[in-house]
Amino acid sequence: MKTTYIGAVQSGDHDGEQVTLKGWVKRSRGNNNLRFIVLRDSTGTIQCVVKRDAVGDDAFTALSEALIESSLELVGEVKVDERAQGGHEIGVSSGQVIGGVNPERPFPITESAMTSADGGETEFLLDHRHLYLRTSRMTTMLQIRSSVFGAIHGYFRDLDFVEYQAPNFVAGAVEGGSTLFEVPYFGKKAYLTQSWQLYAEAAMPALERLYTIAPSFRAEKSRTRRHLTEFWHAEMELAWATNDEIMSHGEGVVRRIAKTLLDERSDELASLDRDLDLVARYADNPYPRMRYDEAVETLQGMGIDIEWGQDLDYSKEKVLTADFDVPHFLTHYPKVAKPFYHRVDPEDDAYVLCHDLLAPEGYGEIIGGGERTWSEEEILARIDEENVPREPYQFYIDTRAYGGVPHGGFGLGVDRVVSWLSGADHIREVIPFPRDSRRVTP
RNA sequence: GCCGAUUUAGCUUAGCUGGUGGAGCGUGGGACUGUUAAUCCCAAGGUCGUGGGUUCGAGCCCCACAAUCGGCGCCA
Repeated sequence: MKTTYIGAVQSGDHDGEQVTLKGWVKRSRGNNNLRFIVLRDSTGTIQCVVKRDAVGDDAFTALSEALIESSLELVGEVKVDERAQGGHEIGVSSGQVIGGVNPERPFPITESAMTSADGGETEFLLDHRHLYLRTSRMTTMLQIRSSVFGAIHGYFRDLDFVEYQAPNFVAGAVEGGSTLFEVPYFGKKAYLTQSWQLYAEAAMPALERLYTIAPSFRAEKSRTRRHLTEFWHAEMELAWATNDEIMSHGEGVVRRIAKTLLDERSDELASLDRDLDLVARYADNPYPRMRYDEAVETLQGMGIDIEWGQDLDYSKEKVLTADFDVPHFLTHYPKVAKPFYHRVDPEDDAYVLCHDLLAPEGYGEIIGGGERTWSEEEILARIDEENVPREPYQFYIDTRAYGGVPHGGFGLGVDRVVSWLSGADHIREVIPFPRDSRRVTP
């Protein structure tokens, strides 16, 4: 294994010491007697100075011929030097190529491919995703992503939620059936899960507080910067909870994520030109709550063509959130716009007790949740009312027959949150191997 | 599914009113003892997405198809 990381060297932890560095060539330039190799590892980059006099002819030739992304092991002294980026460089005394690169097949991700992408994603970069991952932009995104996942786990575990796993092969839909991925299953049909929710509700009477982070699959032919067919879904379910209490947790976990990124990934966010003041605003301020009716009135006041009872599509969301400086909850949607598992508002049965959390800056919906229809009579009535077949949901109905209690939960689109908080142009930028309706490779 | 756009070297692209396709990066060769996306000189690398059509002549005009990108519906 290796014991010295470039980040530590650049931090000044090894000044004057003899170190062994292991990494990959990011850039290389020089002449017949002197060569500058910018070495990269997972923690940073550093300039390594190779002199023919110091390492001998054979090593000098081998190191000089190492193309971009060759892996090297270099031994040398750490020197403080203002001429080097980062303020430190390595005076190489010996070194070798560990894994070379064939000049006939040089590393395909060139400077031109990177700069023209400019945050967007070209077909070429998507086709070479396995190699694009090691560029600084993708590495940074993956580090930010890791902190987001960690923050979600931290939020729920601090509150004694139990992490709980649902199956990924399922027999029925949560959302509309048209977006299910069908898979052959020993002569029968199965589907890839769209949500952990129905199976979480089965465990709710056992665990009371539960959460997960798991992939969900939706066969939507959506071609937008907010959609993937396979996305990471953070979901929670809480017994005895009201819509307001569920929203408080939604706000809590999103603010925790923003705070964690400021604590752990400020440098990475800054390297992506993300405005840290914006992220701080999302961490420090409460998220207002607005009823659906108020949103519709606001939109109508702006001259937008919308009728009561319509769901709010992205074009409406975009207009509505344009003036928001923090995420806003939208609550109490009309019953006709939502599926059967949303609980009808006892105070007015035209509405359901639900909420969406809309992120600002045009990123749109990041959370959907609410109270569940919890009594057996009501769930049967709602299923029949929407002409949903009872049979695939019998296990779900059963859970209401034995001591049903008020409860609720939400689902958070983790990739969408990463995309929003990192300021990405496209959700594809924040997941290592994005899947959409036209791409399952590499 | 609908709407719009794009397709020229490994990558990124220029290409005029239709008249023998240029460049940068990368790769190979050469020069240079402190470079910062090093610089300078040289070389190789193209059936211009595919198939038709118009024309004396098509990268450019027309038709079809394909792939890709962007947007929308749907949603997290």
